[in-house]
Amino acid sequence: MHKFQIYSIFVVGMVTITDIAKALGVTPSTVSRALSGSPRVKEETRKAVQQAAREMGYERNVLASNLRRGRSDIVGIIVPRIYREFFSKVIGGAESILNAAGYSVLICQTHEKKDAEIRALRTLRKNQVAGVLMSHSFESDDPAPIAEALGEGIPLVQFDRVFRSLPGAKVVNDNFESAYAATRHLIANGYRRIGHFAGYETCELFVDRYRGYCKALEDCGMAVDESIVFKDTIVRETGREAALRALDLGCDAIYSAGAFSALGAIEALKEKGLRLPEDIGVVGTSNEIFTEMMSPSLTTLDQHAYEMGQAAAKAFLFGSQATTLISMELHIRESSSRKSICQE
Amino acid sequence: MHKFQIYSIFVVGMVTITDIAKALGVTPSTVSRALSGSPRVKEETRKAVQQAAREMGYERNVLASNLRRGRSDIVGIIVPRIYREFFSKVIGGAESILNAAGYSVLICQTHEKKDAEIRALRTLRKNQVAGVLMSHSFESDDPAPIAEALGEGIPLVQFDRVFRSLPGAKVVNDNFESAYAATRHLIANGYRRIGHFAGYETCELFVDRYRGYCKALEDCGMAVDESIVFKDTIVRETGREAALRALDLGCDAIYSAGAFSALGAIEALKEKGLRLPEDIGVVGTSNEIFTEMMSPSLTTLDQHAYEMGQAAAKAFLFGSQATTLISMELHIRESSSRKSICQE
DNA sequence: GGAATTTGTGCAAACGTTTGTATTTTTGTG
DNA sequence: CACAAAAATACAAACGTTTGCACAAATTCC
Repeated sequence: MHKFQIYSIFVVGMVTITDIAKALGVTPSTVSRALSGSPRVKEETRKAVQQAAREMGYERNVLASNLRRGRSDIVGIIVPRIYREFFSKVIGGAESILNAAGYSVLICQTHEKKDAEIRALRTLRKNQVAGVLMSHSFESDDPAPIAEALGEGIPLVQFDRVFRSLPGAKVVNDNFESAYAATRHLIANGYRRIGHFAGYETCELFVDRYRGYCKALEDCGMAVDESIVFKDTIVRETGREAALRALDLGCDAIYSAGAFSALGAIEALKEKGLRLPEDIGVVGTSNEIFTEMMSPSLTTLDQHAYEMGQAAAKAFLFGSQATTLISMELHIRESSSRKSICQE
Repeated sequence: MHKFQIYSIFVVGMVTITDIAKALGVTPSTVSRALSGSPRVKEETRKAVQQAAREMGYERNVLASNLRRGRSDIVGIIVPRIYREFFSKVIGGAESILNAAGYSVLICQTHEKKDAEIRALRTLRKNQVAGVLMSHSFESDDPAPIAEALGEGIPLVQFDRVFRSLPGAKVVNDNFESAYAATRHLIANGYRRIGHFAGYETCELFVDRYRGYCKALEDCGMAVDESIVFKDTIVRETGREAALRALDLGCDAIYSAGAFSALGAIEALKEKGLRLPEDIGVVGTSNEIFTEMMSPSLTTLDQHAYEMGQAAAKAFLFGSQATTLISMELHIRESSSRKSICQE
């Protein structure tokens, strides 16, 4: 004969801790503590509660729990666009870590719009999420509204596109080193007048890539020519236009800070009748799936998106405030593989 | 001098309706009704409450609201993979409608796994979402666990991949008609032995595509040859293998129920030295971005994913129980555009 | 064997909102 | 002006959980 006896397991509606308490002849507080693993209940009681909960089909009402605790077990992830290979892989990486740690993931996309971003932050704050992982939109150039919309008390982890001035953890690629390596690769393949498709100046990662590009040229004794550095050249269409101008300006290679602009460039160059990599070489950044499929396949820097997502999730879990660097990897494909003329 | 006078607007912590009530000398219930648009408050009172709320920086505590109302303003969307162009567009379409209607969207991906799917459904139910839009994973072949995990009381809208036997609204493509049209297109381009890459038999949409393919052949006086119908051929790798077998079996064209399997087929065929569309024609389903970029570009059926998402969201909002049909559109590209021999 | 400590439960007050019912105030009618 | 009806507001009880504090029982200590 046990001390705890279940008197009745029939309950109308959802089973609550109060029902369990009544059934066992204890109080709701004891049930709550037993189920949440508090050390303040006897092991025997915990067992009885757990069994009763199982038998009665209890499920914790997370809404009530959240209200009382003032926070939920949801982590928000804000990205510009979910279908970008890069972001979807980051999300996948973050999910794998967060789910294992008992969190659910709420995904929001901003479509690169500032106001959608603010709305997403507000929604997350109102739902009192446990934390936010975010990569800001291109449109937002000011960290202040972000900090305001998120409010205090919710940890923010920024990844890829970060505002240095916001507090909290950051996870970014080694943009400087990788751009350096990509440019050196072009030089090693004998290209001599290398243009650059740069991104937005408000976005640190693009500035770092630009700097890496400059450093590589300088280290090889080449001068940086600002006339063949094309700003804000990230999407397919601007890539097409810039490629044609680069051609007019005598370029024999392009290092693009984006993948879609590199795609546009290759399309435009092919239409002009140029052969890649013989006549002109192209290297892009961000390893979208199409970079491998297109013809010629595109040499790119792989961002290790999955690892970035994992790193961001871990930074949240451990409450880190540090900046993590994820290295990129150069995938050498057809678009830049000319016989090496200038061996290093 | 107004009737309502704000006595104090200084509050520690978050502002609640009780604070507003105190400030105005009314009760929380009146404030609640005023803010939620109940007709049972005087217009003058409503104005005063709204102004006070604004001035005091009030924000409704959605957790408390959800607990009391027993549901939230979140709609869950469950998809196999967010980075699939198709699903991300569906999500985009659903988002546009749901956000406008005051809902937030919680996205979950199952990675085609049954247990991840069940976990997602449980999480959503526990958070008492207002509804769920879902496209089930390939792995799940039984609707019963889905119904059980979601429980009762949460409306379910299925899209694309649906279980006919589950109650609730469904939004699907006109798979039969479109497969028919795609196959007729190949016939019209002079192809005479057309193989089919079919999907999983547990998934209705693939069965419908198969039936459309058969009907087209029959209508043109061609017999269906089961030896050139390749089951479970949906991913890139199986597409490669099936293409080689199809070739051995004398096929001069393939209608694939997937896009990635069509991609694999084209890769394999090109490696074999075949010319497309001259030697062999290929049509795929699902308009992924790479279908347009590859060489030769792939003729596909565009699923109008965005519209499907919008339709699913509307079905939820209006509480529909009907099945909506979204038509697919044949995008004719290089992979099947042989000079027409047999004009219709 | 009594005092001090530890251990396990109970009590009750939150968390902030919503809502059925009761009560007051206002309006309308003869 | 009295009285009924309607309109506006107040009251109070939820929703289900968590948690500080109090209290009893069991254990330890000298």
